[in-house]
Amino acid sequence: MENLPKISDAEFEIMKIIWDKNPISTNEIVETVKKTSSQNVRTIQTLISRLEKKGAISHKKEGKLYVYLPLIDKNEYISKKSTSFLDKFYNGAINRMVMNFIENDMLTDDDIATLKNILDKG
Amino acid sequence: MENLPKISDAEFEIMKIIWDKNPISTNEIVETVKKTSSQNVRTIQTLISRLEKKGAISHKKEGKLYVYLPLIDKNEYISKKSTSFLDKFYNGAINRMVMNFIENDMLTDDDIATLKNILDKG
DNA sequence: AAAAATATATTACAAGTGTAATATATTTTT
DNA sequence: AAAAATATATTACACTTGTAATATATTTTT
Repeated sequence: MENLPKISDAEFEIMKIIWDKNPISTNEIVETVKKTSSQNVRTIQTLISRLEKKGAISHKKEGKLYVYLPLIDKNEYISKKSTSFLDKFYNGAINRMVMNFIENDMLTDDDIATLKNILDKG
Repeated sequence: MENLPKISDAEFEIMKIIWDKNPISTNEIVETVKKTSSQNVRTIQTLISRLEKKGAISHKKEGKLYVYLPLIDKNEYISKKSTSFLDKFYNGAINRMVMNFIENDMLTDDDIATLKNILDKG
């Protein structure tokens, strides 16, 4: 697999929307963003353009309007990000991260039960 | 807790060194960095200055030279970063992250065993 | 104390990011 | 077909980041 493009925080919010509903028009993206953010339409359009320029998405004409599609796989992207996050903060070990969460009381009993369950199946 | 300063990737590498050996002189930082990176001394000094300007570290004179000390807590910083990472990529749930790792075969049997062990204690 | 060496401070600069305004092209309405 | 509305493209701008170079201050050597 080719190297994934670097996606900034603001761009990533757009990516999530495109992954979620694909293909999706500019207007739909804008409306979805507006639900949770007050970014200007121009700003949103800029982010979309940058994503396209970076090769993270592409567009085609659907009727008279553009619709966008992701060019990179969500799962692959998130997995790669997770790995580099763990490398940076936990020497690559998710175990350490979980331990850190437990030590800092950041997990409820419920979380722990769920986790055990997941692990038993895995 | 006050808001923690934003620390860039390159700065974070310096932070780790300062957290590790504290107080630490400029030269010691530079030597440590040089072991794993080819950054120029000026670059390293710039990163140190920026960390200080951001309030992440401070210095005092030890003899004739500066030594640096962290002003923010490593554990607190990493925990906060972990939380926002999970928010961004896994809707805040470390469970999802672990599940994702299992589903993508990113964990060895050993990892899983260790994790179970951790959870049993926690 | 001058000169040399070393440490610290100031300035630089291009690429990326968040934020958008202005300009142009296309479609819809009158 | 003009005018108005809407969609898309181009330009802008300050702040951050990675990367240093230049300048100044301080310490050490001669």
